[in-house]
Formats: sequence, structure tokens, C-alpha cells
Amino acid sequence: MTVRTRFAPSPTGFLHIGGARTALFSWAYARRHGGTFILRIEDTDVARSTPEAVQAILDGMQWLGLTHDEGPFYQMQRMDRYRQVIAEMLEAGTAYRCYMSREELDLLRAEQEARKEKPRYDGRWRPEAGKTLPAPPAGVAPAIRFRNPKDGVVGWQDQVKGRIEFANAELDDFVIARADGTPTYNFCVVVDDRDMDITHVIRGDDHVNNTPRQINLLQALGAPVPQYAHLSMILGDDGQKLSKRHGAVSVMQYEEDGYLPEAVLNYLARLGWSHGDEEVFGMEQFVKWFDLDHITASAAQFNTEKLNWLNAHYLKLADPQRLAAEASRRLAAQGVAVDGGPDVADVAVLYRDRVSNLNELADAIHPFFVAVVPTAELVAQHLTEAARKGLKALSDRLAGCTWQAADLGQAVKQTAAESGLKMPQLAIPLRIVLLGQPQSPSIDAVLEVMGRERVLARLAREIPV
RNA sequence: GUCCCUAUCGUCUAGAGGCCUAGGACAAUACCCUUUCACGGUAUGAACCGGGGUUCGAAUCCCCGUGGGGACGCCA
Repeated sequence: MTVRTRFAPSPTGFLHIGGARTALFSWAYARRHGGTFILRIEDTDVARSTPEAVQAILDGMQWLGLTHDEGPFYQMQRMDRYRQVIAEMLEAGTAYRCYMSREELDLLRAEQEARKEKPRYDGRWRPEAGKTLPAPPAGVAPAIRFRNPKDGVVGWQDQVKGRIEFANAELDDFVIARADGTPTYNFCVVVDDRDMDITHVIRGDDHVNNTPRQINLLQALGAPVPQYAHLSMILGDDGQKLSKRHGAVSVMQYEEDGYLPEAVLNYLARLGWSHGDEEVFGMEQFVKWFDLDHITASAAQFNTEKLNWLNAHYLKLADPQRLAAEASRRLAAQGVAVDGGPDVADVAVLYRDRVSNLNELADAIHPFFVAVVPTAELVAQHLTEAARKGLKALSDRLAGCTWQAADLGQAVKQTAAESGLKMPQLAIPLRIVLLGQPQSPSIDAVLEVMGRERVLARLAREIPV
């Protein structure tokens, strides 16, 4: 049997971190077993679904490289199929028409809650042997309800949580089609999972309570029951539940914040799943290792610091041209052009191990392209008379120096010695003049990458001849 | 209220009855490297929710509490 998994988001917002991890695990499981990964858009909530949200989900998955093999399928385009199945169920007696009005339903619920009971449909329109149903009220369009088994238990071996069982008595006859004829979530999922031959349903554990209903429905349809794996949720950095109001952000926000997709992927893979002590690995390795047995059953708290660490790690490994492209794009967004300046890739390599994201990288290399005026405080503190003299001497020496790190370093050293300055007493003022700040990578590398022309021009501006 | 899930360092986790004096990673702290700042390296501190069982032996199995989460829609 070939493995078929699916990711089935509802397009009511962006792809957030929890959804991304669900997609990642579903994708990885299919890849691991040479199976098929299907994307299905559950857009039956017409009021809340938008094409923008569909696009946002597609963008997020593309950024992460989670490519699907089939789909995207849209539930709204499968209405005919759902209606057909509903008709079959009505025919077979596994579903029935319910003429109860909203008002009656609300009343029933209120009574049950007053009695501290679990609110549920009381089955008043459920056909039963020897039971006489009331006459259907005129002009009322019925909802269609599933005839759920009354006794016994529904259970399954959850691939992450173990055996889970529900008493059928806890479940009521839920609506599978609204009065206006549109099918509901639990019904569409079941029809789709069957039609698409889904073998493994990997989804958030907020669906645990839907699973017994879906299994009963599947069985009423005579369809095979897939394996289920329910992933626990991801909590925010503060341990609080993620919600639109609180902390939930689009995965595309991570791209905007300067994260590399491979870092986000590695982080997510390790959040709620483990392979011994392995912490750093790429997707190829992940796919080889991934299994359902090592998924954590409890909720996990998101930890931005660890993500930052991974991102810094992948930044050190990234192709310099890629860093250059990303940093240039970010500088351009700030109105900074890199054309005519030093080689962006060279500068980026100088700073890649000092930053933890691409925005920091762009900020760090910024002064190479636009002269930064040092603060008066820095100038007052470091550009002493002696330092200025030293810089002047250095400027003269640099004009005729071979432009290579080793020689440049030598030039700075000699100038310092001849001017009676200690290395930092010359190098720090030099950094301030060149970059506007007292810290930088090693000074010889900075000089080499910045280029003679630019270095001399900046020195001349601060140290008039 | 009822049902369901869950519980190891601050955080992510390893752990399938003896390998656990509980391991790794992030974060923290200290030191080393570096005539700057980082990176890097080394080291240190830091946890089995509580109570009962089962067993020669429990972080691991069972029960009861407690904490956290979810679900009870003609939402998905």
C-alpha cells in the first residue's frame, strides 16, 4: 500500500507556524515512504475563506519547499460529489432529515447547560424502529444529520498518542449538511479522505474530538479507516496559546525577519520530534529519519532563541552570492544601492558569523555602501589629536600599499608603532572613521574589502590634509 | 458541567523496568582564543508535578490527585 498524506488547511488566514509544522510532518512522512503528499483547501466556510489566504498558504509552503504531488483540491469545487454521497446516505438510512429549528436547538442547549449536561442533539428526528416521527413542519428546510451508532465505543490507535477511545453515547447525531444544502466540515473531510485514498491523517490534536465522528462516518460509508497521528500544539514563546490576537504570525513573517527557510525547517522538525541527540540536519536527512514514533505527545513552547541560533548557524553555511542577493534586496528596500560599492558577497562573508539574521546582516554591511557619520561622542572619545596624526600617517602609507589583507595589517601595525600608539589606539579610530563604529571584523579584512579608493576618501574627509 | 489529551533542567528534548550519580541542544555563568566586537573552544550550575500501588528494582507500568491544553456549532 503506498502512503498518501494530505495537508488540509482552511484558507481563513496565513500559514502560521503550527500549520507549517503539520505540513512539514505530513510532507516528510510521504517523502520518507515514497508516497504522495496532497494539498487540499478546505474552503467550505464561504464567509471566512478568501483567495488571498489561499495564496498566502501556497506562498508559505513554497518558501519552505514543501511541494505537494496532487492538488490543490478545493472543497467548494466538489459540492456535487458531496451531494451525491448525502443522497446515498439518505437512501441507505445512515443519515436523516432533521426539521428542528435554530430556536428549538438553542432552547435544548440552554436546558442541558442549566442541568450541567453536555449539550447535544437529542435525536428527536432520528428514525427508529417502532417510533413515530412528527410530521415535517411546512416550509422548513431540513438539515441532514448522520445517524451515529448509539452504543459501544469508537477507538483507534493514534500514532502519537496511543489508544484513544470514545463512547458512542458521548457523540450525537451531528449535522452533515446544512438546511441550505451545503455539507459541513466533518462530512467533507471524510468524503475527501476516502476519495483521495488517504492512508495517514497527520493533523493538529484539536481534531482528536472529530476523529471518532469521522471514523463512524467512514464506517457507515464502508470506507477503510486511515491511520491517525495527532500532533500537539505549539505554544508561543511565553508559553501562552498562539492565536491571531496573540503571537501567531505568518511563516512569511519569518522570511521578512531575515530567517532562512532551512533554519525554520530544521527548528520546526525538532519541535515535537526527535532523533536521539541530533539537533542540526537538513531536509534530506530529516526525511530519512522521520517517523511517527518519535513525535512528542505534549505541547511544545516555541523558543525564538534556539531558532536564532540555528539561523546563525545556517547563515555561516550559506552561499555568499545568496547572502549578497538577500542583503542587497533588504538594503534596496531602505533605499540603499549597492552598485558601485565594494563586492557585496565579500562584505557579507566578513559579517555572516556576527549576525543571526539577514536583516542584521544588511544593517551590518550598510556602512560599506553609505558613509556613516560617527556620533560626536565617539569622535570626542577616540579621535584624539594623537589618533588623527596616526590616521594621517596611515593614510599616506595606505596610498602606496599593496591592497592585500596581510600587507594592510602590516601597514596599520607599523604606523601604530611609528606613531607611538597601541594597536587599539589606532585601529579603533580607524574603524570609527571608516564605519562609524568602534567594532568591526579584523581591520585588515575591512580595509581590503572596502577598497583603496573608498578608504582613502573616508580618511580624507575626517582627517583633512 | 461532561468527554478527550497531556506532564523530565528556564526552553526543545533523550529515555520503551536495571545501561540514570538522568544524556544532548538553546539560553545562563565562568574561563580560553582575539591588541576591537563577534565567531569558536572548554567548563559550571540547572529537571523526572504530588501521593499511593505493582516489582528484588520505577523517570519508565497501574490508580488517584493537581497543573496545563482541547472539544462539546446548521465553524473549520
